[in-house]
Amino acid sequence: MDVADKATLPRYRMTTTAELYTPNMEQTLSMDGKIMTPLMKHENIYSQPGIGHHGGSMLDEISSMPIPAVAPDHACSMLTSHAQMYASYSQHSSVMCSPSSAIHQHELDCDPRELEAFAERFKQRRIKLGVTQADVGKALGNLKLPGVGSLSQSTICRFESLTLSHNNMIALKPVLAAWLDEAERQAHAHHAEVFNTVTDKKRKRTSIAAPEKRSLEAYFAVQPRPSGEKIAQIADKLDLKKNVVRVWFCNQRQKQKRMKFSANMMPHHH
DNA sequence: CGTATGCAAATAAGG
DNA sequence: GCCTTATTTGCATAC
Repeated sequence: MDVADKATLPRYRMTTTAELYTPNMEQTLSMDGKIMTPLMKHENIYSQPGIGHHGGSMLDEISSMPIPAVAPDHACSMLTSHAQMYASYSQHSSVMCSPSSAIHQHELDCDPRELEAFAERFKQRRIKLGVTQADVGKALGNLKLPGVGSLSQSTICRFESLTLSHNNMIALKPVLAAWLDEAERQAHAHHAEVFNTVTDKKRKRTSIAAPEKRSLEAYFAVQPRPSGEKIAQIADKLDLKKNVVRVWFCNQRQKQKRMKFSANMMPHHH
């Protein structure tokens, strides 16, 4: 009867048009100039540096950190990331110097080259600390940057391999930089703290089982946009949260739209 | 075991 | 409060 797992705090919010992540900034797909819609979903991907993993576990909890309060943000592009403001770069200090340096700093943040370098450095130092991607993701929640919760191993992995959108990379960079900073500080100080359990939780993802999924598809075939009441009814019947069902229908509509669109212009159709 | 990844939930933002 | 569109993530599971 209520949104039980609605505990997530406002998270980041970069958004706006996706930007391709390419060191060379290729402007693929120019088309007519307005039809880049949900089709070509996945953006960036100029993937992998090198692999090379390592074993090393050891957990260490990073936690609180003074809130930097970096400030000015003159978007070099368009993004409103909050996370971006809570940076605490390795060499703190340069932040509040002068407007020009602040802007300069920001430009660096947006530079694909810099991001790439950071990602690599990050991975290398993470491994040196003997921490896994999963550990990092979990630790981010203990680091108490406003609006920053834990992340999955997947996301950390994607950050390191640059398989996230450019904007997403830019938004996550300061957060990971802050974690790295704190992790190294604590490693050196020999203390692994864990104060606070206020750990902002990571986004949860419901897994809808195959049988339920089949039922939903059947309902969808009959009525792609059920009324709120119908949705509640279906949710009850499948023993799923109403919101889960509502979102499923929304996503299903998006998916259908994508399929229809791509099927339409695929140069194969005959 | 730790890391990639495919598929698709959950969210953000404007209506 | 729900819809759409665009995007960010996470579960599951393959390497």
